[in-house]
Amino acid sequence: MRDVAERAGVSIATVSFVVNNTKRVAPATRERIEAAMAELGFRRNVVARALASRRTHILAVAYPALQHRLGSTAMGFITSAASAASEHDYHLVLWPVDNDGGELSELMREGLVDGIVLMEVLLHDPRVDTLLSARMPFAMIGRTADPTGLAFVDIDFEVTVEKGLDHLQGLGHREIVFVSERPPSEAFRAYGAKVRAEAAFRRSCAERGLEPVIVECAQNAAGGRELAHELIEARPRTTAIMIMNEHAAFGVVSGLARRGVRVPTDLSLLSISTSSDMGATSDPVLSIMRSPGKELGRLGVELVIAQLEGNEPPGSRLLPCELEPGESTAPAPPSPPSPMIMNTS
Amino acid sequence: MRDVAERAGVSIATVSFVVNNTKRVAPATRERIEAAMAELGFRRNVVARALASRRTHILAVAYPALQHRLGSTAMGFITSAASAASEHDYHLVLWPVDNDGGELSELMREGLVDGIVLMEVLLHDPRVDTLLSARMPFAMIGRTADPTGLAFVDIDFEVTVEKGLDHLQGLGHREIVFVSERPPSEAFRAYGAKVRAEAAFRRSCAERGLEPVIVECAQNAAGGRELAHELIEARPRTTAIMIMNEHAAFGVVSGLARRGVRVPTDLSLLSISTSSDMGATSDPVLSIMRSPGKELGRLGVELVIAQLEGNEPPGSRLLPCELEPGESTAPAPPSPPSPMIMNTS
DNA sequence: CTGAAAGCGCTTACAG
DNA sequence: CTGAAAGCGCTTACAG
Repeated sequence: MRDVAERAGVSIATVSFVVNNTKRVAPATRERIEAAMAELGFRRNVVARALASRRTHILAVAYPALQHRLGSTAMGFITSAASAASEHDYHLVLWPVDNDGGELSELMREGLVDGIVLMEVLLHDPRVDTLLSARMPFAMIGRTADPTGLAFVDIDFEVTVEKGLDHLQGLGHREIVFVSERPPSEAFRAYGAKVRAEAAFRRSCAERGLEPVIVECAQNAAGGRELAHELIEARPRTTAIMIMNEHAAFGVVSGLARRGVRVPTDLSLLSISTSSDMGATSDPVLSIMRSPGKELGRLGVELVIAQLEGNEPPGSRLLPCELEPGESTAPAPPSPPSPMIMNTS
Repeated sequence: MRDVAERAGVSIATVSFVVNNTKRVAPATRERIEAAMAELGFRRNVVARALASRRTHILAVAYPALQHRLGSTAMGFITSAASAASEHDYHLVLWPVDNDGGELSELMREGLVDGIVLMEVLLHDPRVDTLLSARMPFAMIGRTADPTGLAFVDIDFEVTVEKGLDHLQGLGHREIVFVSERPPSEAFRAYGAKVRAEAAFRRSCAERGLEPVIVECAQNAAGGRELAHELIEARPRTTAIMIMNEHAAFGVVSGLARRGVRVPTDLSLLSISTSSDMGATSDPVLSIMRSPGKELGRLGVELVIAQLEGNEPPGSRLLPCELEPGESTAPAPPSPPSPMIMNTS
């Protein structure tokens, strides 16, 4: 910067003003400085800027990588967050950080980051307390039990489940089972997404006069296969499954196939809160409720940046998943005459 | 740090020496300083350290996110790289960076990172030239056409393909097709992994007296399905497939199933350079050659750090994928009497 | 509209 | 074994 100043015949302060566009500078001066910068290939040192301005322009995504694997949905989130950050002149760091808040607290005090995006938020998340008491700006992807006053973006599970049920009911399904994920650890039993989706399913079924059947299975193909077999035994009249368990969906399809139950002819499958990628990897291509991962990533970053720059914050938001019909949902098969139907006819 | 120095009754220089363990300090003094640090909850400011020491202790993973999607294999790589970095007191930044080197060059001159890990390396990768001419320490995951003198870790495709063919031939297969990935763009035609795996297959088949059939398909289930159908028409005597195309493997299985070809009874499928995760998501669970993603991530980071700390570098390495038998490979079905067999019997 | 100067919180020769 | 001091490359009141 000193070189640039010398070459342009000004002080380094003035150079700083044009680099940051932070003060009026005479057009002629500005031009000379810009020319000098171009000739020297100047780029301001972000470390020095960080120390002087007390802003590193680095944001961290805290992800409990050890406790929760990073699926393709979460991945889409992170890359979109990184682009959003970069558009606003911020960098994004990935922090594989423990769930308990202790590690997070140490990292924060190093002064490397200006703000934090929290993923995989639990209903009572110790990391939130850590961040609050350190007065570290942050945004959650997901939300705690009571997120009042906190910045967050999350999936609108109420609307998502509602739309999903509309789709299935519109196809004539009435025996619908919700497949949730078996928590990989005790902590994840209170994982916000899981709890909220199940609650939404329960409520929406009640309103529709449907029986709210909810089952869990492990987060892999074997778990899905097992579940499929159990379901055929225990609830043979089921005609549709709504599943929120990306990694088990394949297993469900193939488990059904092994027992001669065809998707979607005999049974429809709707995978919610997932990525197109994941749906397209299946055969038949899954009908999905697409998780707004890209939007969540962008908004999460923008919520943090707004706090940092003192702009009016965009406000916390809930985004629904959008229906992306695939090949795994179809009209319900004609139901065999049930006792009830015979009574009323 | 000034507070710590005051409380311990020493100069900030001495505090710095114990924080960094960089100079002999009298045990008594050290103890007093450590006590003061604990009481004050001191953590050194990494930004100030970076500016003073001219080392940020930040490493970047440059990933062409726009051109190549981040699958579960690449993800495992990044999380393991992040842990390795963190063990060595480094941070890891994810840089979704363009393939052409221009963006990389700008980011480097900001002075944020000490070193770079390059992923998805092309045979003639412009980013390598950028890094070399900037004298930026880096390591490649993968390698250019001639990686002499460069730091890299890569999969040993020769050994991997060899082992894979051993497995299949050991099961009696002789009509083996290699399924490669259709490059998403022209640049990726010279993607190191693809080119090397195909070459290894060709060479190894020649040695074994097998016909080296190589086909390509798009990187998704639809591509795999399509390919399965074509294969049944064009090469009905195929009894085994070796595939290096994670996202298409499912499609191949289901495409075969639709035509009544069962895996592995009628046809074996071995997916190479992939993750257990990916294999387990399929049904049948795929037999795979597991990509050493975790080891590559760790080694890549350590190669960069060794350069930075001036240690004897670990040396570039090639790691083979390991066979992880699943349910998708089985003995070759008894071949129908072919003209050749009849002649020789 | 521009500049001189203090300061961000450390590290690191250098001196003692 | 310890300390005083310069300096890392910027930003930012403050003065003019």
